[in-house]
Amino acid sequence: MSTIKDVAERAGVALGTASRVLSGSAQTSPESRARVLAAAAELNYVRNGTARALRRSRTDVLGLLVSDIRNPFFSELAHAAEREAMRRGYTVLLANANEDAAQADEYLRIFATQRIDGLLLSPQGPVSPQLESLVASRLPVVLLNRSLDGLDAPLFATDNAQGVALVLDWLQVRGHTEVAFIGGPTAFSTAAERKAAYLAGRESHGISVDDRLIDEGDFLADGAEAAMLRVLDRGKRPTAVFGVNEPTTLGAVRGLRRRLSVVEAARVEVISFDDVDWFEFATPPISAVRIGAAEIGRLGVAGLLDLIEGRPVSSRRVATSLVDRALS
Amino acid sequence: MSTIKDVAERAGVALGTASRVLSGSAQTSPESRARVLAAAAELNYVRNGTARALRRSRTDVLGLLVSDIRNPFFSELAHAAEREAMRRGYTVLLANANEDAAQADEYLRIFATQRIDGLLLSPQGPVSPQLESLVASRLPVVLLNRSLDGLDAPLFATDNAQGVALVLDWLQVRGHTEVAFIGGPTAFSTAAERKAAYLAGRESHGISVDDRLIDEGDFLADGAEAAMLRVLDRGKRPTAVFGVNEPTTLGAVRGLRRRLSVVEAARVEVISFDDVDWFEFATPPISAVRIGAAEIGRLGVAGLLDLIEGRPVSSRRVATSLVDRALS
DNA sequence: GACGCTCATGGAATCGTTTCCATGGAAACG
DNA sequence: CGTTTCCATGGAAACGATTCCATGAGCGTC
Repeated sequence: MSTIKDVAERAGVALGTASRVLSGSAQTSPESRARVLAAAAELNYVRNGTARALRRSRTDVLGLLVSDIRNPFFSELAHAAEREAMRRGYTVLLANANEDAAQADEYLRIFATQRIDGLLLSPQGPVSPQLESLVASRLPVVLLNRSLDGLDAPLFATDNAQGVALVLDWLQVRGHTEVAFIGGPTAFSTAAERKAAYLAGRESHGISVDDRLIDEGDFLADGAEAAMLRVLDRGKRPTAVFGVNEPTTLGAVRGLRRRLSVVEAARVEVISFDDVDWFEFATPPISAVRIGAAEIGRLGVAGLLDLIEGRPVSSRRVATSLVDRALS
Repeated sequence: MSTIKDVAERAGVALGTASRVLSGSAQTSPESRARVLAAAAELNYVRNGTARALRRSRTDVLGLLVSDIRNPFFSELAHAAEREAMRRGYTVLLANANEDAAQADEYLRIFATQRIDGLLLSPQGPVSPQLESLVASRLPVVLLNRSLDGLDAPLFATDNAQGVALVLDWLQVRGHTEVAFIGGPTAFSTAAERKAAYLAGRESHGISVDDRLIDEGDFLADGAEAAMLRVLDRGKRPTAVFGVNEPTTLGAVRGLRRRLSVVEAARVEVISFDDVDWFEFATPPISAVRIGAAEIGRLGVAGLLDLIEGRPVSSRRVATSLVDRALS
């Protein structure tokens, strides 16, 4: 593989000149410019990113650590973040914590040795020592989706209160009073915020305040199914169910089907925080709050670049919209 | 941020010795070993990966280029590949072509400057110049899922013929003779193989050979919906539909619902190549061939590392299994 | 007791860039 | 015409690791 030295020799200029042409870092005469570019093309020159990063002590790489890449919310977010970063000349190193704090730490270590220029973090749990040392080394960090106690970084997240308000309005319009709420682990700020907003608003929307209708799982299908079963086993027969993210909704529907007859289950309306394609095929179709995962990804990258380049950054909440699939 | 030189000074040894301890590349005395490790811990030393990569001219990074990270098949594959790579001491740089050849090329360029040690490729289209130059530079490459004319690289893919055989058997057992086949672009080897296997086997499985039942889309929901509508508009009333990947199946179901009454549509059985969770909630539930996306990812990484380390590698097909959700 | 061998270590070269500094020539200005 | 200014360029240092080479200590053997 040819180096910049080869290019310079072939072009008949000094090595420094070739570098200046190829990186565009300083003015060069049209003459040497042309010769260097020609030589580079002939030799099929590809810049060595590792050498460049070493010398400049920056890599133009951003680290993105997500909870679970197989969750559509995160894969869409990652996709959007990647595109935005690329548009701005950065590469994204994507890491998948798989909802596991130990694995998250492992990736943070890799990020550190790879010398990323900034970190987009969707946290798994509390601040780890590994994360602390990254922050201590003055690495720019932004948080996605979930906030994190003890870490003062800009947050780009869903407007949970606004989204829950949409759900409450929908429930009220459709005349539901017996509504089951299947939440997530309140250790996560997302779950906590959604639950708080729901509890605060239910009474004013004519919804029963019976807490036997409230339960929570683990943000995954199995835990949510168990929670749904607990609600039903308390003798409650809700006319609607609110699932607090997509896997939770999936689990809740499984729970309904398991305890109730097909006819009974088909009479329960379901609404979800976080929308996916297949909701239209459920019986009855499931309505949902659509989260702007892509926009969170884009805003996160933009915010991180601002941080890197020393501009002021403030947290942003992204508004949601309602996808109403109710039949009548 | 501290360097290996700082560590060496603090430990009172030469820079070379510190390197030998920290990289474990040569024997060192227990004494200096202990002192270096202690110094490294005290200084919070993190190896500079860019310097290391420059000197060793290898990065321990693998490039993974997928068609669409939002497709569950690829996100599961990517996840598994990443885990396997990490287990073997490599990092994965994930790139998302977004079903776009130009973007794929852009990422191949980035891979080249980042000096990846090997490439896992799920191709978008024909061999591009960019890809050609990577191959010419002797970069180890393995193909995932789709083969590629003109590129001689090991392929790790689904056993399409075996999967289609499962579908044919299922259709026969359930007594279907009028079966609509919604395929994909035959420029992709996956689509071509599945179609060929279906056409070859249908007659012996008692399925009508009327080609008005056959159509194809673009592997995405919208194209498949259009294809489904064309079949119906030719006056065919299939009792079963075979969708050749997940988005295709989704589109086909949409097509059915659009042309037929709810009752009629609910009478059509659907079977899909590639399984996802929500199929259990469709009416009637959708059966599917389950592809071992995770295994393809793992095998791909293992094969690529074999290639990198000079061991012989041969292509592998991964067997599928049937998830039968038929009600009766 | 001399010789040879092993083995840990110090010191220096090296990887491929970017960037600093000095230089020389051309242009600009009085 | 002489002096200053500007600008493109050549050459070399620097980034932070790995690795080669030479050296010297320690040890076993004849």
